[in-house]
Amino acid sequence: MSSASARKGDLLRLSTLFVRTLREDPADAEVASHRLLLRAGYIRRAAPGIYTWLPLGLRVLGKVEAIVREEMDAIGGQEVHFPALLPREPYEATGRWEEYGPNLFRLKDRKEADYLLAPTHEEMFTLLVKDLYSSYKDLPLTIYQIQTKYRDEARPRAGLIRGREFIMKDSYSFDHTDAGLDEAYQRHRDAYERIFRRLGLEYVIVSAVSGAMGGSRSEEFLSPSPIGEDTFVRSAGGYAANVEAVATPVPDAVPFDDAPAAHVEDTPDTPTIDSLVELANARFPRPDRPWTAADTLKNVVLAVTHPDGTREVLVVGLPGDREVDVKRLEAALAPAEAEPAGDADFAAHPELVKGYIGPAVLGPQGAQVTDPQTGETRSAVRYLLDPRVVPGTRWITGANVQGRHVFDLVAGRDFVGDGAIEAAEVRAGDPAPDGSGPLELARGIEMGHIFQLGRKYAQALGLTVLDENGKQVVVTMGSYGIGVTRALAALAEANHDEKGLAWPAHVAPAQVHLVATGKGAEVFEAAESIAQGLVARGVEVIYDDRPKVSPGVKFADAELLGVPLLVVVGRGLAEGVVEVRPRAGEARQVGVDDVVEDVAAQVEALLA
RNA sequence: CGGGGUGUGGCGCAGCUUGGUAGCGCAUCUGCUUUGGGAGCAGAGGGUCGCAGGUUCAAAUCCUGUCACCCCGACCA
Repeated sequence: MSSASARKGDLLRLSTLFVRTLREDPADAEVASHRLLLRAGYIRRAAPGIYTWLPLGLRVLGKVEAIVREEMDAIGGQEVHFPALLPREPYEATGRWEEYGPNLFRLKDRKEADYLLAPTHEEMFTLLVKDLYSSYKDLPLTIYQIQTKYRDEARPRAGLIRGREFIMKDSYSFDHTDAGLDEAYQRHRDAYERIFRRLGLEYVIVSAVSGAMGGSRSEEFLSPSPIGEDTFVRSAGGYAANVEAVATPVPDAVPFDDAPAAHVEDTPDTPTIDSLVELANARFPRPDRPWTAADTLKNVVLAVTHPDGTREVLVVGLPGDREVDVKRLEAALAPAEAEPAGDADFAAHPELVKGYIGPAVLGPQGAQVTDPQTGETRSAVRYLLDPRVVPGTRWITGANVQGRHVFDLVAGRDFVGDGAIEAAEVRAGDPAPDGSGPLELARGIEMGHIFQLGRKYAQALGLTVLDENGKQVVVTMGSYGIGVTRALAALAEANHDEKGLAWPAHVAPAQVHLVATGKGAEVFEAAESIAQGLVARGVEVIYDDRPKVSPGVKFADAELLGVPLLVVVGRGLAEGVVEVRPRAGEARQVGVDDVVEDVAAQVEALLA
């Protein structure tokens, strides 16, 4: 989709522009961008998560796309365009016809052949390069497209923030060396920074988890916003990361030579951490300070499904004051999927006493089994520990008997795990992994994602080139996306007030909103000549030339549409002045003969 | 998939409990007046009350089923 509809010197007359503003908020729009884009007549809903673009919206979209296009071209990207409607075969080859699941829009042609509406185009890019190139001399290569993508999201939300149809810029780099991939990645990273700066969007770059994709490096560009769907953390010292990617700093081991021996105590009716802490303080108080949830070791039983379909029960041990963060857990276990263990899982492991599970039956302490395939011995119930559970830390934890817990159980002395896992929630105030201070939690809208794909797709689809030695090598790829429609929504989120939108000049549908108000032909004649003067200087103008609309309506519409400069021709005309004011600023009186020059200069400054 | 909510003109809503002429505001159209902050008066057009079945003399309203949409959560290269 290409929507470069805005041209320098366009004049949009509100009397004929295809737009209708709404006085009231649409009932089903919650977030500001959705509400205001609908009210101001930029978009209309066509189906859940699918929107029609009206002229004003298309102009903004075209400007966002133009900036993206310029910066992609500047790093040597070459634009191509794939169909959105694709046959099944390429996705079959990489397994994604199945793997993508219900989020894939599938359809059949008249011959009952399977097609899909592309959610992303890795396969097509890879195959196209395979089709045309076969030598390392052809590389490096970066190609990109700006395309409509389709994902049958379980729950579209917040208008353009998460749609089922959306526009994405996706680019791919192709190299035959890892160093080349690193370079391409860095060029994209730099280009993305320029793009978001030019868009006037605040952004943070967070390291992300590449997960099942198997890439080595991956970062997201987030626009901080309370309505964002991604939680990220940042420190005053400049660390930023997606919560999934936060590594817990490992505390130093604690000496435990003088630690008391572990002892089992009766703790009836304490299946939860809270009830255990309460009872411990009542029955087994310690002299220096009360017990807290952080003194307990919570053992969470999970059922993990591996990609080959096998199901494994495993236990994660973490400080009792922390919850398991499902997203972090799944990122840590990927590509396996985890869910809380069910009754059947407990039935299969009678040694796990719900509410009183302890290390004695877990991991290396518990039963061992021999893997029939590899012949290796491993724990029957794998036991993965939070990184904070370092040798020497002392815990109250389950004694594997109903109504009993063990106290002073020392990690490294009394038990060990099968490894560490990042599954505990990250909390505000936790230390940053790079030592740059405490973390704060924030929300953001994911606008861009860059990552080093590596050789997965090239391998699966047979994209190889001959290298300097005449040997076939698999090409290594990077994949880089920007959600264009989502960036537009993020812009609306970041640039509005209670009255309406307030676009940065570079993406506004026009630079000037000219209002003629008052009776008599003079104001309209004067406004018309100002409009023509501005247009002649290349300024894009929305001209409210509606003859029988009251001033209040015109001002309200101007504020709703959100163009940077408002010019009012009205009662001042008798004294030879018109009013010029920024979308959210003070009005200035300017002589009617000087106004074109004055405003054109301001516009030039805004676009500089 | 779980929880909550809503379906009545283009938009926002009332009416439903207690069955009886389908209403209000905005928007639209006509005329006159009005023109610096969402104008006034007079008139007009526009609705299968989500859908299907049932109860009833009579259903927007009661019953059953079903569909859709919205919000929260789960999910989301």
